[in-house]
Order: sequence, then C-alpha cells, then structure tokens
Amino acid sequence: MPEGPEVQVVLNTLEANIQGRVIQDVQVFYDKVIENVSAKEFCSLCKNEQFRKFYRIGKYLGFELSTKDLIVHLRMEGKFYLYKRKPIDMKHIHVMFILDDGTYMCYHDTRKFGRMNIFDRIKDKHKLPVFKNVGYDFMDERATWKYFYDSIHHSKRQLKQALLDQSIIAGVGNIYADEICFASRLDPRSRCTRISKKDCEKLVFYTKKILNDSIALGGTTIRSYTSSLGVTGLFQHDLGVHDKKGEPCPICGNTIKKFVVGQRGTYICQNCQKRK
DNA sequence: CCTTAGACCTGGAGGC
DNA sequence: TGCCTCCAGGTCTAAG
Repeated sequence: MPEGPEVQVVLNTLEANIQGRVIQDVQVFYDKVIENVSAKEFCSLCKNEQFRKFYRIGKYLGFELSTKDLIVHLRMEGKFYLYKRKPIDMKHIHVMFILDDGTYMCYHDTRKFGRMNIFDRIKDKHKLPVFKNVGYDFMDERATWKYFYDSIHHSKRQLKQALLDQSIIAGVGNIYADEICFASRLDPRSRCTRISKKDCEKLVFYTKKILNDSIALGGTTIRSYTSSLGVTGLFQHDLGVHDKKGEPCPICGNTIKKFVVGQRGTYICQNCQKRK
C-alpha cells in the first residue's frame, strides 16, 4: 500500500508514539519477513534496544536504536498497529514487538511481502547494504531536475518506468507516478530520450509538490478499509487521474483511459497529456 | 545494457 | 453460494 508519503506518515505517527520506548521482547511468526539474519537472531538483536531516531529513505522506514539500525519496507500491504494489550486476531501479524510501557507494536501484512533488516548502527544511513540500489529521496536536495535529466535522457525506457526507478529518485510509486505525469502534462508512455530539460524541471517540481502535499493530508487511502497507524489519509480526493478510468478529466472533461505501462495499471488523459 | 515474464502472497470484486 | 479470473500502493530474478 505505501509509497513515500504514506511511509512518512507512518513514520511520523510512530515517532510520536514510541520514541524512547525500549523493546522488551520480540516474536516473529513468519520467518521470511526477516531478511538479513535468522528470526531468532533478529529477536535477540532487538531485545533491550531503545527507539532513538526515526528516518525514511524512499519507501524504507528506518529506526535508529541504541546500537542498531532497524530497516523496514512495507511493500504492498505492510502496516504497524499499536495495541495496549495483545490482539485477539493475530492472523496477519507476523512480527510483534513488546515495549517497556506495555505497548504491543504489531507488524501486519496480508500478502507477506514486507521485509525487515537489522544492522549495527552507522552514521551514514545511505551506506547500509539495503540502500545499495536506492537513489536520492524525493526530499533530498540532491534530487534536482538536472540530476533527473542526466539520469534518464539516454534511457530508452518509458517515462513512467524512470519515475518508478527507485535508484534515481526514491519514494515515487504507481499512484504518484500517474499524478506526476498528469500534472506535468506528459504521457507516461513517452520515451525518456524525448523528455526535455524543461520537462524534467516540471517532473521534479511536481514530484516534490505532490508528494509533500500528500504528506500534509496524511497520504492517500484507496482500496483500503482499515485505518491503521496514520494510513487513513485524505489525498485521494486530490488525485487527478489515478484509479479514475471512465471518469472525466478534471481539466478538460475527456474520459480518462487505463493502460498497462511496465506491468502497472496506468491512468491517462490523452487530451491533456502529450506523448513524446 | 534493456525489456519482459514470472515469482513472491492473500483477498476483494466482478462475471457466470 | 461457489467457482473462476483479474486485480492490487512493490521489488527482485531469470531469460531473451
């Protein structure tokens, strides 16, 4: 479910609720969630660690603990829930952290795609092995239009695939990629080689604007009925094209069409968005 | 180097 | 009600 903005909202909420808490115990019910060490090792490495700092790079959540960095990727459906007592329905809970104030911090993930990694704490988080193929976060000042232009203009790929490429600018996912293309008046199927510097200025400007606006509204909630930690946002009301097949374009009134681009459902107003 | 299909998982929605 | 197919906010891999 989450793209950069939703991950940021989750992070903000967790920071407000568990900063300073100490992990007293950890239980793992689906071992594959833990990626870089065994589940057993993960539990012992987390034990007695305190949540100190909270950060995000692209779609990754980072928790700086007393001596470790805990890195979580929620993938499609991962969520954190905080409970005052142990939940009765443990069906999709795969990891449970029991904190020193009695909170049960539960990792819930219907499709089991999410992953957790734990490392010895380091200062430069970008150097952690999980971030090897992750570029600059969309909030990073190094994520400029020039950098984006230099990264894509030799590529034969379609524009949308470049926007989704986490090794260039990290944090954009399928919904926001459609919205960025719509705001920039560009067809996501356009070839990167044909995207001008001027286009890149627009694309990076709207990437930052749309993702930051979404954070301010608590993120986007579609196809989701549960209100997990901070994931019931309001930005879905501001979407222009995504998930609006058959509806009129908010600018020109033309019918929004759906295509498949890079194996992802993609929504376009073919009147407003120019194919290059 | 690039693109594409498939894999990883579960459940909701819609067709019959 | 049941069965079937398609679809889903992500990413990695193998194969061409």
